[in-house]
Amino acid sequence: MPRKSPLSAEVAGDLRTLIATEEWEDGRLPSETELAKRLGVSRTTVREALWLLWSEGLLNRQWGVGTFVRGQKPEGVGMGQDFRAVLRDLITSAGYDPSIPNALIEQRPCPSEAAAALNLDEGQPVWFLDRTFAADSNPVVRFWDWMPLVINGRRVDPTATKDLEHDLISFLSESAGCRILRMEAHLRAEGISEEVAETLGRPVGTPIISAVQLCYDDRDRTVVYSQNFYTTDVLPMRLLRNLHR
Amino acid sequence: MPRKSPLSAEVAGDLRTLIATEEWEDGRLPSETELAKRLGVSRTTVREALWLLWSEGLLNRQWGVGTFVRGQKPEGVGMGQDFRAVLRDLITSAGYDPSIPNALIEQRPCPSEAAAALNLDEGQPVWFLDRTFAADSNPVVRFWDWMPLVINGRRVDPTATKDLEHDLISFLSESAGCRILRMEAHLRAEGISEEVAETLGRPVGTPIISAVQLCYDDRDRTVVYSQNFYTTDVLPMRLLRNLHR
DNA sequence: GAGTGGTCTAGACCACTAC
DNA sequence: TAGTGGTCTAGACCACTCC
Repeated sequence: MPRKSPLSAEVAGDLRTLIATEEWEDGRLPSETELAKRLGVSRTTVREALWLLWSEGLLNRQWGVGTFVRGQKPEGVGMGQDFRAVLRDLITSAGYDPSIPNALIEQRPCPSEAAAALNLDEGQPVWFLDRTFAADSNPVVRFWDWMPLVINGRRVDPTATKDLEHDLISFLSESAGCRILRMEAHLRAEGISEEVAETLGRPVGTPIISAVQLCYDDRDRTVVYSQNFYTTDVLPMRLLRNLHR
Repeated sequence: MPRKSPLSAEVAGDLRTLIATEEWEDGRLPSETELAKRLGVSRTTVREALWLLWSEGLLNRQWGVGTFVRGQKPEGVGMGQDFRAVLRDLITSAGYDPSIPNALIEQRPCPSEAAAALNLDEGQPVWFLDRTFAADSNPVVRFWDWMPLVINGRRVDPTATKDLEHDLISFLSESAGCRILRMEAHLRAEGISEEVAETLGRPVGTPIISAVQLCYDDRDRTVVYSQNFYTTDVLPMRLLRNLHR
C-alpha cells in the first residue's frame, strides 16, 4: 500500500527548497497566511508542514513574532523514525564516512525472547538480520533484528536492506504495506560481550549501550524484535525531543 | 504566563475519564463524529485530543476501523516531557517505591561546559541542583542541573523542586513563564566514576548511561544544562517513539 | 455500500509580541 | 495598534476496512 503522500508533506518539501534557495532578513520566514497564499494551500496545511520542519529541528517558531530558520544544520533524531537513515546522517554530519562492513540476512529458528515478542512459536523460522554500521570503517553499532517470514499475508524478503540506502521501516511499508507507528526501546549500559566485542573491535567489557527494541504496526502487533549494541566512544547516541505537541 | 489551556487538552481529560468510566464492546471508542457531537466540540478538536491520548500510548487507532483502548497501562515515556514525573511513574509501575534520598540545591560558580551551553560567563553564579532518585531506597539515577539565576528577567528559586511532586520543567513554566519546547540529550555508556559511584551505591567502573542534556525555550535559548547518570541494572531506560505525526 | 479514520479548506477569533 | 502564531469550527472529500 504505497499510500498517497499527504499534501502537507509535499508542502514541507517545497518549504525546504524555499528555505535553501531564498534569503530572508534575519532568517525570518513569511507569515503563515502569506505562505498559504504563495503555495496555494490552506493555512492549516502550511502549519502542518511547518510543524514537520520544526520537529526536525529546522525551524524556530515564536508566538506573536514569526517563524525563523534555525542556524545550525538539522542534525540527527535519535531513536525511531527512519533509524538507519538517521544513523547515516549522524555519521556523515560528524565528518565520517558511513558503511556496513558486515551484513548477514538469513532465515533462522526463532529464539525464545523474539518468539515471545513476535507472538510466534520458538524455533519457527524467521528472518534474522545481523548488520554492523561503521564510521570510517570503525564499527560503531551492531543490529540484530528478527521478523516474521510473512507479514500482512505476504512473504517478505529483506535481503535488499543490506545496503545503506534501504532501511527496515520503509522496506516493511513498501513490500508488505506494513506501517510502523510506534517503537519502544529499553536501554541498558553493559560491558560488551565477547561475541559482539569482536565485530565492534572493542575490548571485552568496554561499556556500551545495549537496546532491546520493538516495532509495532497500526494494529499494535509487534513486527520487529531487535537487539542493538551501540558503542558511544566515537559517536554518542543522540536524542531529540519536542514537547508541546 | 499561565496561558489558557487549549480546549483539546480539556477534551483529552474528558475522554480520559470517559474511558475509565464507561465500558465499550472490545474496548472500541465511539467514532470521532459521534464523540464530537457528544462532547459539543468540532471533530478537529476531538482528533487533537485523541492524538494526545494516542501519543501517551493509551489508544490504538486503525484507519477505516476505529479507535481502541490499549490494554495495558500507559507506562512511561522516555527522555523529555515531565522527566521526573515519568521517572516516578516508571519506578512506581515497576513495583518500587520512589524517593529522593539526596537533594542539594544551591548557587555555585558556573563550570565551563555549563557556561558555554547557557551562554554565560564561567564562574558566574548559577543554580546547581544535585538530586538522586531511588527505587525502594536503591538509588538509580543522579541528576546534575545548572541553570541561570535570572530567567526571562525574573529571579528564580528552584528550591521547591526538591520533592517528588515538582519537576524542573513545570517549575520553569510556572515561576518564570519559561516554556521548554525542545530537549536534546547525548547518551554515552561509561564506567561509573568514583564521585558518582558512592551516591549510586555501585562499584566504581560499573557500566552506566551518562547523559548530557540541554533544554531549550521558545526562543531557542538554552535554559538548563544537565548531566545525568542512569544505572540500568534495576530499571532500564525506556524510550517510546510515535512515528507519523 | 456503510462506516471509520485521514486530509484539506475557508474563515473566524484569541493570545502574544512588537512598536 | 498591527501583525504574528495558536486555536477552533463546520463542512467537504478521500482512503481504508469490513460485510
